[in-house]
Amino acid sequence: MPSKSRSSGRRGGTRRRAYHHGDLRQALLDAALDLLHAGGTEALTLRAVARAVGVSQTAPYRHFADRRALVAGVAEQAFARMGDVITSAVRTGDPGLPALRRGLAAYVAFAHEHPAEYRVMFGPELARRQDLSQLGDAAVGVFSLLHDGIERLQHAGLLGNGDSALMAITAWATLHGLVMLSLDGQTAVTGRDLTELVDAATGHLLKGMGAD
Amino acid sequence: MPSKSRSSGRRGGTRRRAYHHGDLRQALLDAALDLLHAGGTEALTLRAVARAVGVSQTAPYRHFADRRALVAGVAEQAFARMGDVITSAVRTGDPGLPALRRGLAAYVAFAHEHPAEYRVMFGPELARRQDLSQLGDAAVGVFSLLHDGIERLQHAGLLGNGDSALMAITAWATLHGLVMLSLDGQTAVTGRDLTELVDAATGHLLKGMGAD
DNA sequence: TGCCGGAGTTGACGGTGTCAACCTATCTTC
DNA sequence: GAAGATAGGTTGACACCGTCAACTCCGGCA
Repeated sequence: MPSKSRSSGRRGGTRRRAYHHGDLRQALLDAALDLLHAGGTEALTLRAVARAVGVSQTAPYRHFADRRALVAGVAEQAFARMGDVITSAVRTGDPGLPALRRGLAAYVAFAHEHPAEYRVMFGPELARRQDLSQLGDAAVGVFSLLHDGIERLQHAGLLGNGDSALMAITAWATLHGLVMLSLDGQTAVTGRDLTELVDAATGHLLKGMGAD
Repeated sequence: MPSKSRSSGRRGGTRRRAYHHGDLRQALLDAALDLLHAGGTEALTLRAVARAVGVSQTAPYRHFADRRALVAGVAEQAFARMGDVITSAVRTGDPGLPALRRGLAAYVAFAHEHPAEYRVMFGPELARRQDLSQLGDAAVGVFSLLHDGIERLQHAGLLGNGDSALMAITAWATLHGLVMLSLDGQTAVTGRDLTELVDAATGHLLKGMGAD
């Protein structure tokens, strides 16, 4: 199935409106994203998605095993978009430590600009995702950007020679925690400017990791 | 049914089973905690709680405005317990930096040993809690333990002289992120031993904050 | 004694995820 | 080109949920 690609449709006209709908799977994912933006996770109901697309309430079951699978699909595409944003932020500008900082900032910016999607990506409904291997891969993909970047900086002598995986996990956890506490409205965090917090945190981190 | 009750009831016998139930509010909170342990957040339904206590499904509305308020009550008591655990960990042993490390470790240990409660404390259902001031206070209370501890260490010359609030937030975010990623089963994190991760992270942090 | 109001109940409404049974349009095969 | 086969979609139902309105009950107060 070709699928994916938002705005797919109309390929050549040979099979416009193929089957009954064309590409219901992606249409459902798009509608789900809209609902998510409009009303958060709790508005992301299977029936509402079907309604938005104009199909019956059980039609989604031909493409997703259950509600969780639909949400996982949304999260998976969000991970992909986030990966693109980070990659392009890293590439445009000076390499080395500044590139790492741009990547970290891009991570936080994405989360801050798309809070509902970020919540879905890391929310409890998809936790313990051993049955959702595709989603796991998508998450690992984003993490690898960070891990690989740190290793490159170590080889260039710009970071200390600790366990690179431990460093990457620590950095990820710090950013993730910052984003989550901010999104959840923890008073001590929400009052602050998020970029200021990120700067301070990455400063502490990089110093602790031997970027002198 | 004498209920489970964390040993509340039986006060003097003067008003045993006062009103209709005695202390339905706390009984509901206790039952909610049991359900939470047994089946996670999604098992924590208003009707199931009422059923467990043996009252009608709308009885809880005499004590909680809605489901969210009940969940907030559970989270509030969890914050209090967590605060106690941390405080006692800090107090038993050498003061100074080791005490801070014990406190941080106790935070993670609590989360790791009571994952369902931790999820509720920071879960999305209670996010944006401006209407739940009691809960906000409980969370601030725990954060203050960290913030005050850092300030004391600064005065003792054991930590650098940066903005103590920024330091506390960074440390909190790192631990929170670590816990969350671990609980959510992020493969890069779950494979590791959590205490090893905490040691590495706090090591980087304290070094970055000028604890030489 | 009587009544008042807080505590708890009954019954209902609209919403949800999901299942079983059914229909139908398209693809495959002779 | 007719005949199945089957992926894609529909209908109707079930059990569960949060919440509301209207009620009943019972302890404390006048």
